[in-house]
Amino acid sequence: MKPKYFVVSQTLECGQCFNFNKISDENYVVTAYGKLLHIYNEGEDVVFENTTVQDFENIWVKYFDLDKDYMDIVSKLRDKDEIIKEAIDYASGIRIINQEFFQCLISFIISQNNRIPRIKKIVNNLSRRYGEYIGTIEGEEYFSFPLASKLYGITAEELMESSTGFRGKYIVDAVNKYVEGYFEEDKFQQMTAFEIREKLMETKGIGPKVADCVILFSLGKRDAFPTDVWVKRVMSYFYFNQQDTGIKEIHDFAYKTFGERAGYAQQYLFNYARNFKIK
DNA sequence: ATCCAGGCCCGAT
DNA sequence: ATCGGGCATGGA
Repeated sequence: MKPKYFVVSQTLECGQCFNFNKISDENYVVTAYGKLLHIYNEGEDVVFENTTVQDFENIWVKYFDLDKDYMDIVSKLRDKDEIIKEAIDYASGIRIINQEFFQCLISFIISQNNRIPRIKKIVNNLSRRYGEYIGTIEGEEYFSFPLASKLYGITAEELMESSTGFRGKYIVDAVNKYVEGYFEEDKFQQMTAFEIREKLMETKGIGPKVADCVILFSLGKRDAFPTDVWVKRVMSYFYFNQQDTGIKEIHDFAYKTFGERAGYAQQYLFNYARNFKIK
């Protein structure tokens, strides 16, 4: 396929997901929904290999947000101001990935006070230990992210053998709540981002930022605006005259300025800030 | 070696 | 309600 506004590397490497492996430039292996995908560029085409037409239509179109009109999203955001315009133009091939709720929940619990390569490492450790083998591509074995039922009953001490660190106990709480039906996923679509946030934050180890990531990256609510250190920096720097600004003020500004597209804006800004190491 | 990472918990004000 | 120390781990 030949989609606009889709660069594989930008979409995968912008810090929103951790279950992929880079083979070479614009050549990646992705695992999601228990499936394996080899995805790479060939000229202007994006090739989906190692998959079926059914999986492409049922899984990957939704996963890579290919049913959304990014031409429209990008043009409306670019018109807001020069800052978001520059952030978008820096990496306009980013798309928001629609991840599985459980995997996203655990991944972003792991993300706290951590670095992206290590988050990937820990997600991979858990998959190798508790997930299923789903195939080999170019000599590398791949494993699906573990089912919640597979993690149920695993102690924090054992999870720490996969380098989760102090987050082991948080994962235990999240797994227990998930398996026991506490989250009621089927009700999320009728709830606002704010309501879901309150619900998610009742789990130990899930605060506002982790909750917003789960809401944006797995529940399709594009008005969520996860504000980590980088987003705080880039917003303070460009929109608040380089003055260190509180999360609440940044949130209010973001919702007012970017509205229903705040989540997309956040991802362009995060990527921009991180790549330019804005202090 | 010391610092810090897509934060959050918890106890002290 | 807000603030600061502590937290597992490992790479710079």
